[in-house]
Amino acid sequence: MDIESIITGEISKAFSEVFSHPIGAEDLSLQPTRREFEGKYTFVIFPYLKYTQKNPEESGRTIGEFVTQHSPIIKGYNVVKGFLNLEIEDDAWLQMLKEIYAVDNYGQSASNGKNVMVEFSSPNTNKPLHLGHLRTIFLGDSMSRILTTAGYEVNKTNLVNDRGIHICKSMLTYQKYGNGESPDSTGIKGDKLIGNYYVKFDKEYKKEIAELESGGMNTDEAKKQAPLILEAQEMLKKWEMGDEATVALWEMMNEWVYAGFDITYSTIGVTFDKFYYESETYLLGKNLVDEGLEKGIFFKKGNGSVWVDLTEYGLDEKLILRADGTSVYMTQDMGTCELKHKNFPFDKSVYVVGNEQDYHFQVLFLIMKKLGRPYAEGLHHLSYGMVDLPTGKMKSREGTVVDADDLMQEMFETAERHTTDLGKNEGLEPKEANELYKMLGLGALKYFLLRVDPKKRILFDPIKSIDFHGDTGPFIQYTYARISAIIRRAKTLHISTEVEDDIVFHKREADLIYQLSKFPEIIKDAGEDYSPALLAQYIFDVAKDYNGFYQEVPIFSEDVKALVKMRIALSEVTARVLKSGMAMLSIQVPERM
RNA sequence: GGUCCGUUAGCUCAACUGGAUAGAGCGCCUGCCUUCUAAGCAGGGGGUUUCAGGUUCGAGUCCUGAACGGAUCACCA
Repeated sequence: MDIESIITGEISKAFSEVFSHPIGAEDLSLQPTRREFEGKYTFVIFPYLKYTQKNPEESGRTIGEFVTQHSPIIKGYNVVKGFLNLEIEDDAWLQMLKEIYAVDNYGQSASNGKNVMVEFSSPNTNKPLHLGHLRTIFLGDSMSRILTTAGYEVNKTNLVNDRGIHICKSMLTYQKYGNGESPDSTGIKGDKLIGNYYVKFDKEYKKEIAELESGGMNTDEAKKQAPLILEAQEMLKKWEMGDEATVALWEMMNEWVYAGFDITYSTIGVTFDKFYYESETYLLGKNLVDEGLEKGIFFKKGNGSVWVDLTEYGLDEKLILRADGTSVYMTQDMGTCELKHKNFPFDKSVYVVGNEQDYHFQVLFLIMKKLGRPYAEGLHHLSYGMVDLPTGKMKSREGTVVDADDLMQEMFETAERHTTDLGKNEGLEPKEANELYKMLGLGALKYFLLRVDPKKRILFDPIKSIDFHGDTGPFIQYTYARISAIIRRAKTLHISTEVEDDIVFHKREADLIYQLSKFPEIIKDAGEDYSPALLAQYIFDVAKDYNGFYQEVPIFSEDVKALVKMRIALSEVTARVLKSGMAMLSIQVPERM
């Protein structure tokens, strides 16, 4: 039952029957009634006064009277200024509850037969993952789950940036200072080990620049002439030519990094369906450049470089291929886009990439459109803001980053401390307790990053850390655990949860059912808007509503049996929404905490 | 300098895409554990929505301009 469309249907009838001015139900929208007024749904009259030919109050009364008389689900109405507030019959809430309770996977849509590719994480192999990476990973993972629930077939991909000058920097310093050490010999996680050499490079490089400068060279020149950078460039050339020793070193070091990443991904609980490696894709796209030239979409400049003119879209001219015929980032991404579509013919392809690449993707999508790729319409850049520290931007080279592994570890420890302080780990096996800490720590962290609108930047203050109270993951997890206790008790008492008829609802109950009825719509919105934040905020509201209900309305001490059963059913439905909602944020919920 | 994004309570964020007196959480203050888990609930205080104009029945939301912050505009990725 969709209460909202029943109401808009009735209002639509009112317009054609009373005012002789038909308006389709789909063109009418309702909003939730503000708390201070009676009712649950509100219809705003102002936009329709020209059809009603009456003042707002009178128009509202007329429509309110009509729908109350024609629809059995509407109990009554009131008009305040130009707002028509509609009150709903308890029986409608009851039917709603029964319906939700009856389905197994409430919120899950049937397959829509469409495919979507979600690319995220996309790390460089010269340093470990940090807090910024966690945001794309959480966003991408969550979007994948939301879209799956919304009926898509989803393919999660990770495009690994495993080649280029930055990798050579780590390789070079390792060669010079590494003494053949390895993750095994040092006990250092592979990605961390490589990251150390990346930092080392920057340190030594800066020394060289300083020396050159003191010798009278200007800064720009010194940056170009420093021996280390020249060596790194030399190494990149060797790699591109397939020099055996260089490639062997590269392979060895990348393996170390991947072993490190695997551990981090596993802690997070994320998996990918398909990995792409830039070492395998960086030469792609040249055929598309040729195609574009043939079609007259691209043009050549005198020196032989290839460009696309996007001034008609208010953008600039953009380089597609260098004068020496080598690729740039855009060339590669064009090719990769085509490759992805060949491997996995998608209807939509989402790139979860930071907002510093807004321009790049704008251009990429326009190019694919100009090339006449029909799938270009389905390309989408899920652009997210940076995660900044109070001290400013995180910089791997300068070591001012919040490391992903360290941060998660701290979250686990914080969870343990809170749990111990509250004495809630009593009776738990050490193994169970550890699982709980991870669930809570990760829940707090994921929720913290996902509850904010993706496009906004996030300020992370390591000193304030991440809360476990209020609008947080643990709050929702706690609510779930509370309900679980109720369900357990109901089972021991052998209370059936068959919902009977003729229930008079407490306001808290009606509010909660109303909230639960919004779940499918929220999933749809979160999918269409590419915003897990919408879902996170919704789940928080559900948990808050449940806690209000829990506090005010007794369950087991209620005398009326039918109410006891209904309240347990309502609790169970809430638990299911919380669990599957959190699952879409990739957060697990505990049975006890 | 061009383009794009952002600016809402002391702090962190919402505001259903133009609707009612702008809402939550944190922190602060006051109550509530002898009834289902107090990581909770109830209440209080806290706002010229950066500023100046405009559009209309109605603007945090739309248009113009300004200020501040960020990103980007590489034959880097």
